[in-house]
Amino acid sequence: MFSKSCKYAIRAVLYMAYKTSPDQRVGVKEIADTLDVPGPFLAKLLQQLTRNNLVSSVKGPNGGFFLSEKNRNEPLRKVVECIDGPEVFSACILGLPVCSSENPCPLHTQAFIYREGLLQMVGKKTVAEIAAQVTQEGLSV
Amino acid sequence: MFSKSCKYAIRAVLYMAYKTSPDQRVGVKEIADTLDVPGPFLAKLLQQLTRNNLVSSVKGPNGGFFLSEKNRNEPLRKVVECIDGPEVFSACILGLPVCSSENPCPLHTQAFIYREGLLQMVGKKTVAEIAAQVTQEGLSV
DNA sequence: AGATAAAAAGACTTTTATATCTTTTTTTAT
DNA sequence: ATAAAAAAAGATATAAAAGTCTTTTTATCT
Ligand code: SF4
Ligand code: SF4
Repeated sequence: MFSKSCKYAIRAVLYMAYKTSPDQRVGVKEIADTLDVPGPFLAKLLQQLTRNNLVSSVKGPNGGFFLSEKNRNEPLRKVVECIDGPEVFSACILGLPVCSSENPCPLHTQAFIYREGLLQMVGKKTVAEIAAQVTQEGLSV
Repeated sequence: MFSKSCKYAIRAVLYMAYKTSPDQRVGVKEIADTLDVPGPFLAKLLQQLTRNNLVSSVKGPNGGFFLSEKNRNEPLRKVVECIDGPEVFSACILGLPVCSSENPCPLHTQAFIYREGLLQMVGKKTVAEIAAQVTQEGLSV
């Protein structure tokens, strides 16, 4: 479903959601080490998210990445679409060129329902909400 | 979710399900042309499926690929797992190393349901059943 | 038996995704 | 002002996926 890049990005953002604030920044290295993800690669992803205003950063000593109030209230979907592109949730599961109700693919009924379910979830819940669930339920990124 | 290879394979098998029988074979070229898929590449996939007894073939003049009675009664899941490996349905959606109920990932609840639903479907329904749905409902591969 | 048609197998190429390395810019602390 | 720390940007490298091409084998038909 999601690319490796996207998985890294989701995890990093959720991690930042409960680890950072505008004056509690964290460096790429710490995130990468914690999540056990390639550092320079994650840096790229975070930069991309920063350019799209889904993550914030400050340079220089004591700088680092963090989530602003605005950042944490974005639906997680934006992070996903920023990395994997807006097609992730609309692309056909069977790779057919067009998905229409008139000409749907063989797996239509079931595949559609479940993908739609995932979309609903990341589209509705914000980064902060999902991160809250994580800490409350003792889950781990 | 599925690799391109897997999508090609699913479509090819469903196509064969209503186009072929032990004495109605079809060549790679016809399948590839109909599905608009790269021929030599599809050939590889069909060969792999054949080696795993999910598709049947005969060589020589008037030879080609087809589905035996046994082939069409396999759950579609086997085709998927033959191409994408058995991990497709067990691998973590977020790429975490281990997925356990004690230590589940942030998207656990919803993501799990989504994937489980898809698994149920391709695990229960046979190739023939799904193909029948296709023709009945006027869907297209 | 010989010719032929098709799959099977293997080698190879291209493209895309993933990962690393190097240099530059910006900010903060001294 | 200067030094240092960190992100930003760009270039490069590696690996995996997708696609192509060539040769070999096998079945069928005449
Ligand atoms: S509903 Fe069916 S046709 Fe549409 S994108 Fe999903 S799998 Fe493809
Ligand atoms: S349930 Fe959660 S932890 Fe388990 S595989 Fe799915 S996404 Fe990963």
